[in-house]
Amino acid sequence: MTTVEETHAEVERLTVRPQFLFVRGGLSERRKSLVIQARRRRPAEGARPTVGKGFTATKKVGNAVIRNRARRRLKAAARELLPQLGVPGADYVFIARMDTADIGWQRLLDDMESALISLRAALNSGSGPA
RNA sequence: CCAGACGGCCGGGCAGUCGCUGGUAUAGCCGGUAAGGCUAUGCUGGAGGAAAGUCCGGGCUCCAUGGAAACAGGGCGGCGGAUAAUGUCCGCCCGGCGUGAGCCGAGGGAAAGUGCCACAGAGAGCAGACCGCCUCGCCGCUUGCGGCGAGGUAAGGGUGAAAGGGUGGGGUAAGAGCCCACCGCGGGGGCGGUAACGUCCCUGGCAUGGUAAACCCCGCCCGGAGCAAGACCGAAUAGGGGGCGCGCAUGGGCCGUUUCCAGCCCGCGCCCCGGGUGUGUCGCGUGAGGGCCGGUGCGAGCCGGCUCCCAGAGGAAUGACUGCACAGGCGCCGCAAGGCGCUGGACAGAACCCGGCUUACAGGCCGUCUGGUCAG
Repeated sequence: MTTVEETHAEVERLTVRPQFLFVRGGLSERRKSLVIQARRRRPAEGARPTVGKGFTATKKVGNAVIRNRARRRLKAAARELLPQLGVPGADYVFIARMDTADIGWQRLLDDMESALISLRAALNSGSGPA
């Protein structure tokens, strides 16, 4: 529980394509309702380590309305979970799947929590960016 | 009340918690007491009727020196009107469908030319005797009828998408626009209408198959590219732009092609400006704008007055979750009114902006009209 307290890091938004491509080269966890990719950044000198987040939904998920809804639900869920479960100094990319827009809200939270915990264990076990 | 036609409108509501983004106010911090930026809090704005497909028409921006004609290419096509403009809309005409309200029409030209029309059929665009019908001759034979031969005939059968005007009568050996009436068609004229067209009269003779979203002919319209347009900031070279001086052609260039007219440019030297990509800023919302009222027009609209400011993101805000009502659907109970449970709210997300078209769409509301039925 003490680790939860100390990982209350600031969260930043990923905005440009190279950041997404960087994260794609890292770790990946897949659940029924979403896929999360994560990769530890090269630490910036002197600055406080932050958590990066980005969201994406491909055309496979559905039309524009479905994609927007899926991305917004991911954003809402990540806003609740990432400050506690995110590893400072790492970037996360949340990818929508077919069920993201329709699945029950609690199930979506459970999937994301489980995936984030797995990723935190993997990132902290020393297997850094390839 | 049932069935139907047309037009218009809505297309989820309210509340709470936590968030996003534009504007604005205040406070704090960073910065050079700057330009400006960041954070917090309050107030306030925040998707659609189709935001969609990107199919038409414009605005706006850049490129092209301006004008005229012809050609090429593309589009449009009854007539009149509306409009910034249209292939849109309104009114009307004509044709077709429907008992009707209404609906549908790519609706100029097929006696300028070319092409195509399979199969079937005797014959398919300078038509055509297969069966049939009729006359004559010869033969058989009981009148009749049958066979063979010569000829006439487009009324009937049959084929076909289409058989060379249609219906009726006269006529004839049988028939035929051969003749006549009406309809259709061509030509001319009168009247009504802005016109498409309607109507009436005279006349001709039957001379005219379909296809022009086939080529084509006729009339009208049309530069190209698009907000990733384009502008600003921006470090070095080149291309490029400007200024000054010198030179200057009979040649060449100036955005679909050609011709004509007018105009401009070309080479060298010096000086100055300037800058590919990316980031940031602008373009970026006061507009052919919305609402209400009045006038005008059959209508699409137009004119006038008052009033409002009403999304501006940029890996892309407008959301997530919860609760309560309310439509709708299904099941059960009940004679019924109704009750209970489950389910459950479509199509779909602005990306420079407007006017249209087309396509998708759960459910609901309003108005006008038509046909039927009942009552009066």
